[in-house]
Amino acid sequence: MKESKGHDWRRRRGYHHGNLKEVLVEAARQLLEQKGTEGFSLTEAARLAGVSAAAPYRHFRDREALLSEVARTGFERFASQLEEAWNEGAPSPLKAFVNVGHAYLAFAREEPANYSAMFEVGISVEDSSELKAAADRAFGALRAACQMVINSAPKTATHPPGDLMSLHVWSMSHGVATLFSKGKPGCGKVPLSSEEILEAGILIYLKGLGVIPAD
Amino acid sequence: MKESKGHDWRRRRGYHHGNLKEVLVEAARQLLEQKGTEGFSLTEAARLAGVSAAAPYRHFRDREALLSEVARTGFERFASQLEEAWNEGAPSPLKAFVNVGHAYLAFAREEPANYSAMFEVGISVEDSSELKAAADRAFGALRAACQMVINSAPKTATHPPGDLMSLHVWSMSHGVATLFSKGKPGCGKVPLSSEEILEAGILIYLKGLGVIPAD
DNA sequence: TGTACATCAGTGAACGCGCGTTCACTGATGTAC
DNA sequence: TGTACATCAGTGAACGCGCGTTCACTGATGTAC
Repeated sequence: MKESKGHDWRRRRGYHHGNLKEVLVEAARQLLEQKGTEGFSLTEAARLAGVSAAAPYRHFRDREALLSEVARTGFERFASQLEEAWNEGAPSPLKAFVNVGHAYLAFAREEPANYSAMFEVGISVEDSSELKAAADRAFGALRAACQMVINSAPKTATHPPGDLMSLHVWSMSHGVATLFSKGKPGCGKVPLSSEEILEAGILIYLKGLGVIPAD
Repeated sequence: MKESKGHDWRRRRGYHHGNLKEVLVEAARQLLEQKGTEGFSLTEAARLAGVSAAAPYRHFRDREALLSEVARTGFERFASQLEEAWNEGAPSPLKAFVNVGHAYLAFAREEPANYSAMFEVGISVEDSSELKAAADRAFGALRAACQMVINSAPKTATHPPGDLMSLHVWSMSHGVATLFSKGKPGCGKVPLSSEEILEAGILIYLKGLGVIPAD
């Protein structure tokens, strides 16, 4: 009873610290969020996790490997959330598509640390095949949604390759997310939320494709 | 004759180093381009400019002030190039508009250091009113172009506020520029240039607005 | 169940480094008379 | 034109700092018998 705290801790986390790897990734995310890309340091991440500055080297080759892992897990979550929002195109491809857009912005807003680790930090996707796989999964979700929207369109519409459409949607989403989310430069004067901006833009784009009627 | 080099140097640059301020800004740009946001240091910029590490403090309050000046001059050049491309809407608003898009991407590609100093480095536009003014000038050019394109459209078209349209165009341009320019992650597999992607996207968007006919 | 050993995930001290910034200084330049 | 002085834009040495990384180490955990 008197050592229950120590016991629980050991039980939950296994021997030694236990899940230090995950704790470090989470700590890195937190620092990235607070201090931005530049302020991040391995030493401080270790401090935040409650271990010595040398401990991370049991789990990561170096500083960049930690950041890469943050990006990878970020892409995994991103992909999951996009897939969930898409929901196989239910209730309707168009409805689901708008949901994907919202999910995109929600992720960028709620996990800015992940988002910037994924896109802004100078980590090449080529560095790790696992990172690349995670990124591909996220883009694949977006692409599948685009393709289905195209396929569900009336035949009169011009059908661009789904690839191209997904690049456009991705670009606009990324642009809106980075330019207008959460106190970015020049966003003060805009009286619209990023969701409103993106949704309006996507709808105009879809009209241009002919997949929804010009009103 | 024998001291001509020294003389020329002094003549061109005035007393002392002369235009150290501008040289430092240029050096910073170069470093930013080579090493990215993270690798940049004031000390190294001074070294590259050929002066001591203390010299920059005669011209800039601190490190951030230098970066801010890089961003400001970047916005000025950016604005100039957008305005030039727009060319008052000649030869036709649509043609000119496409030119603006190309100018946007050209700037991002040819001056990546400037571009990232302007958008990616964590410098708030609010920090300096001059920075803000320069940024506003650039956005203003884009906005004016959008407004004129809208005005030149057939009356049948829905007319969104020019503000909204410029946000969309800006977002898509920024997204394309940062995602697909020059060796960015995930761009390898795309067989299209960023210009092609952006132009196609903008055309579809304009069709959606009804300012050009759906083909 | 108990013991011997291997492995594993931590520690803490140390390193060399480059950074941002300050300081007193100095020599070149500009200015008043 | 010449001289005296103020200003200005550099220098170079120094500072304290936190960083990434390494190393020999140690104590907890897992495993074989």
